[in-house]
Amino acid sequence: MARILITSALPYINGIKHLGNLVGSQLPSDAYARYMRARGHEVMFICATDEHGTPAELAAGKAGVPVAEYCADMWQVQKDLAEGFRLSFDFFGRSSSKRNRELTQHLAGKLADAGLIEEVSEKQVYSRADARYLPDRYIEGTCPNCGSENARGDQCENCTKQLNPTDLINPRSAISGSTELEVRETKHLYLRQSAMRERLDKWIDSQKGWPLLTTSIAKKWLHDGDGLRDRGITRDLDWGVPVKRGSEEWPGMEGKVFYVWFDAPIEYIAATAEWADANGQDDASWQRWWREDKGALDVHYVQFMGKDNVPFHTLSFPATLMGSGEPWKLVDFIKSYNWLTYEGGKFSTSAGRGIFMDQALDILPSDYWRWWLLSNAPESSDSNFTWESFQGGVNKDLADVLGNFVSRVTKFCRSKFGEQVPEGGEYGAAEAKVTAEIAKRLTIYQDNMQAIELRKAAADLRAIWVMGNEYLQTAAPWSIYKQSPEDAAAIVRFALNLIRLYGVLSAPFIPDAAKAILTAVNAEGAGWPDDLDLALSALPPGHAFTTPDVLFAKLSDERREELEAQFAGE
RNA sequence: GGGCCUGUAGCUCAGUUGGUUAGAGCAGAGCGCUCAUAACGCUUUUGUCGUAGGUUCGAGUCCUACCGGGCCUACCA
Repeated sequence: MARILITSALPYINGIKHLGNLVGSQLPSDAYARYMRARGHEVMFICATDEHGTPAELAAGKAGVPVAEYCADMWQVQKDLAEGFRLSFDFFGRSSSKRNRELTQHLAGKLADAGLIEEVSEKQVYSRADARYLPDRYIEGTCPNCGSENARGDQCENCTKQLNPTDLINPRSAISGSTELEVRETKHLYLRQSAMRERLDKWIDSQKGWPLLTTSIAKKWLHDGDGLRDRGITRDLDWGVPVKRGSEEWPGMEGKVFYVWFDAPIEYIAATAEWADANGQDDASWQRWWREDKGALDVHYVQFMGKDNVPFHTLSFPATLMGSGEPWKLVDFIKSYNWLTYEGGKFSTSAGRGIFMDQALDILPSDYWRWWLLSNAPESSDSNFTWESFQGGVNKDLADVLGNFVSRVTKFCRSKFGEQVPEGGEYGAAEAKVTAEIAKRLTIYQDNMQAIELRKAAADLRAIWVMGNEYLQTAAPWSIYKQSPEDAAAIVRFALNLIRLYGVLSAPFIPDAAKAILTAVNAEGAGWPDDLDLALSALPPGHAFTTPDVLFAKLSDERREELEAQFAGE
């Protein structure tokens, strides 16, 4: 039994996430967490909302509520949606928590002690109308290069040229449209990542088997141009972790906060402390996951994220932890995902394009989404959501292959033997053959789950479901019954045990259906089939069951067309 | 501009360190079964593995060039 720490990238607070966000971190991390728990490992699975930064302030302003209130509300919304998708976090925290504030300030202090923080004076654009400093991207104007009038301060979207805000002609605030902008001198703290480049480089090199996507992005940042650059870790904002050096004031930094990207990953740790607090546990209970001097040496730590998050998780956050000089647990494996596209285009929060988590749950139960998203996860490249593919996938895999198998077995049994596992006959060569085939495929399934190749694992799981139908077709208990009810009984008994097995194996992907299956066969506590022969005779003759309702109703063509039209976008 | 990834059956993808007749699911065709959500099972068609060269006894797998698709490029998170 191992101890496995799992974190999912923190969803940003400013609204409900779409399915692309979901499949990029939370969903795969949940499947992995569920699998590892099922295998008997001790798991700590952490997520939280990422609440700081300009977009949160603006979203709150738009909603007409104070930002703290806005975040509290949205945290609840996101937490409820996470539960709706059956994301089994041990704790769902908030980056605005007291724990994170203190830990962020603490780590900044340690980094300063280690000489890894530098004060830099720089010029920032201030908008008087908005009464705030504007991030580059919130300044718009005319592109000096191509003349587009909607260029942003960081880049012109029309000609893709990189810009500085001061390059723009007729700059204006993207928030208010105000042209009352001025350049002000302001001081900020920089994390001296450049000083840790070699250490980070060696650390990355020492990692075995990381996805290509992960290491190639990290290497690019480490070696591009002059190499890893220092990074500003403070901002002139109201909403965030106030800049302090440990518990002390930081002279010159009054009124400033840490940059969200500095405090957000720290929340992985802080949220584990929040978990301890919420459960009345002491500090040692969370430190044993995070401090190598306090028991975390044997922890295996896996992070899940979209590819946009990779630089922060491979470089900035490790630099923060390493640089602190304290023995914090560093990540052991980073699983990164590509994008999910929607009908060939981008999911877009701002344009409202695609399917959002709340809408998805209004349409169909979470298992449908979980199955399609995980079995089509963008693991090796971007993948594309289409309603046609979704309909085909869930109807075929869930309704026909799995759902119908459960249905045909339980209904046949009920009509011939009643709602209990029938007695009589014995397993023979056919059952031994199927058991051997399943054992073989189960090993592959387990290997793929272990390696977090979820798309492949889903295919393995499906193949194991198919074996049930193949078996039934060959064994044909409906024919055998006419000559020998005893022999038919053995077949049905074996098939009912297959159903129980499927309930156990399917739980990481479709937890609700898995539970419904196990409840139907009256085997809620069923554990992982470490011994397959044993597992396939776990339900003894006479064991009562109930014939379940249709596990997965099909998505009709009419309904699919309706949904396609509904989500066609504006 | 620079860097990275990618192009394999109609569709979505798998193809270990280069090694005999290139695989899966879906879709299509045929047959079978009738327990079941008209579900299931079996059989089966289709590929110049983006293009052109090169290395090799041998390349989907390595190299080069070109063509197509995508991503990143550090102040959105």
